[in-house]
Amino acid sequence: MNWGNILTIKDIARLAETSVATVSRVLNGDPKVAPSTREKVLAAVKENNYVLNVNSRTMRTKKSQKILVLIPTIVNSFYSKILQGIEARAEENGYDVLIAISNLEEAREQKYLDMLRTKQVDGVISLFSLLPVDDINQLASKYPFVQACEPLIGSHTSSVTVDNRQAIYDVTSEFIKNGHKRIAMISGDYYKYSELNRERGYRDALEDHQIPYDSSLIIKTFYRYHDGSNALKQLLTLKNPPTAVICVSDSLAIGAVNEVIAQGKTPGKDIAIIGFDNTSITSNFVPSISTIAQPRFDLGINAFDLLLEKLVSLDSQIKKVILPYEIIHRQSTKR
Amino acid sequence: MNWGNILTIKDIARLAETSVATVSRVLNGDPKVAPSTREKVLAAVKENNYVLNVNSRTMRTKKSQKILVLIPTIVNSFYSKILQGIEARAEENGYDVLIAISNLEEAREQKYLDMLRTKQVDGVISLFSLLPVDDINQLASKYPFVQACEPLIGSHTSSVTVDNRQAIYDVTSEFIKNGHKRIAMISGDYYKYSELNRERGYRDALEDHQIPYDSSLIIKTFYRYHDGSNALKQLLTLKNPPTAVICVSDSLAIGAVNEVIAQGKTPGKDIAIIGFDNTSITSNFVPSISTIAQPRFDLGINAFDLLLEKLVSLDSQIKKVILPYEIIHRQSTKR
DNA sequence: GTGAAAGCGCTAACAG
DNA sequence: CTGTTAGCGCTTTCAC
Repeated sequence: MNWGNILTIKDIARLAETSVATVSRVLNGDPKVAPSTREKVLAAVKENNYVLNVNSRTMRTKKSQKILVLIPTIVNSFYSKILQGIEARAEENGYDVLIAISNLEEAREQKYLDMLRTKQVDGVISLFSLLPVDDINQLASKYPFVQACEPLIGSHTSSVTVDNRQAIYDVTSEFIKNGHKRIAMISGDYYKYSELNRERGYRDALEDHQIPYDSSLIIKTFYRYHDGSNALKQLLTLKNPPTAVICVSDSLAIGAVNEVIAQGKTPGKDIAIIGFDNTSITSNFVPSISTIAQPRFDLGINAFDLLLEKLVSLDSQIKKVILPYEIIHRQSTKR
Repeated sequence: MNWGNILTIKDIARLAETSVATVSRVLNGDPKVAPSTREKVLAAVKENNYVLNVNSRTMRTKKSQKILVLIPTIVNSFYSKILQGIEARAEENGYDVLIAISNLEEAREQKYLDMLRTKQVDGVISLFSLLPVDDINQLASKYPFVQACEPLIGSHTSSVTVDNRQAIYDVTSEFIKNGHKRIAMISGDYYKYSELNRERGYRDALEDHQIPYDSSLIIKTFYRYHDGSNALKQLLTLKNPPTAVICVSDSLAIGAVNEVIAQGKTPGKDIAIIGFDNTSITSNFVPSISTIAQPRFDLGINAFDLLLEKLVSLDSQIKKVILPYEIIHRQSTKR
């Protein structure tokens, strides 16, 4: 490998005994360059391991051929496969992918989104936003911008998600059919889009099966393991405790399962527990955790494809893509 | 928020009734600008929500004020705190942090490291490298480059790590003092630096306590949960199976613990198991998993500080920083 | 097919 | 303290 001196297009022109314009043409695949000239240029490029200065090109063309993926946090392994999907398609289409972590801080999100205005990236895929929806809508009207997994409610942007409402509707209905009458939900108070849709699915299912909604059965908390434990503890103090618990994340489900065990009960047998996301730990936990799987790689694929449409034409139609999910039953829901 | 039209320094100069040079001075905090002029400029900047074109500045100064953090994969939540440490210091020092994932593919690593040559980033912190050490050394001699956690063996770069050898030496010695005579190790065959140092610590401890080394007690495998399970299964088929098992990652330890349980034995009581990294699942697993904690945030802090020294002067001294670790005993090592 | 030259938005002499 | 200007490395007319 040669991390050597940086040559400019001018140097290559001199070495290939031609002009910078021609070198630029070769570099950009312009067909109307004589084969012999092209070869000389390519030879000089190769021999000197020349790489063009992307900043200069960006400055001139106003296109960086880079996109930014904005993720809220890296702790959740949920994002890795999505990123792989995005990167796969990006690569196919000649885009580099940069990743930034907002850390759930609005100022950081702002800063990174400003990379659009300053032409450092051509588009953004946001996996979670803290900004007001009006700001996001305005941004999306001026720059290629799509949301994945957690679009802001009311946002006018292309987005790809799983059918959160239906997933929980199905799980709740299943529980009901299996005889459960007291079904609880441990939800969050952060990722509004998914949370509210999932809660909606839960309530719709109850309603459709004539089971009265009991607000003491729905707990809004954070997403850490012990939040799941605490929530379950609280649920078990009810005079009429639940026999099934739906959690909006695997971490909550794990916490809940731990608490069930701590109380000397058996997950699945005594209380059914299901999580969301199918993170790898769920199949390796003892007992294994039932969960709802999202097609993560496909979420990434679709996110990039939606962005590409915007990259090609900002006026292209806004699309809301909904992908299927899969309910996976493991020990924590088996009698 | 205003994602509005992009003005140039020239526009601001016109609006503030001054020259581009002066605007540039204000923007760069040059003290020799009349307060009144400065105010006019700042007012124009603010009113129009001006942001300067970073590409242009980079092109001119050859400094992007950005650094790249290269991580092998995002699945391991181990990296999140390190990133936070890096970002904290970077922000203090006026650097933006970009993240790229090599996915353990050499070509991708190459591509991202080329961002140094093309002046897209001023420096790189690498958390794992696949390239030959000679290439890395050469790169590091020409650009600010530091390694964290997993420096290549024989690399001539600044780096920050935990004392991997000593950590495992201590754990092994503890086990021996507690009466264990058959101590196994489940290691990997990828992250050479940490793996080899940890294996070294293991062997040194055995030697110092006059316990013969038995090669059937050390298994090299991958890092998935089930690799830990399989390794433990194999160990338990030995005529003289181990009573304590040291794993080089928490995922392996969890897999091992699962296998112990699957065989009807009790982790801690029947077989002691310890992992490495203190990822958050370890304290939330049942049984809780003993592990060795690395000061992740500090690893990040130190990584950036080392990079900054190189950023300031490429000729600055190369430093190998070693940080302390902490052995955390939980149920999986308690009798 | 090819080259000369303008210019992207900025910074840094340099001159005043 | 301030303005003029050259030029960073590239792409892109426009001529030839």
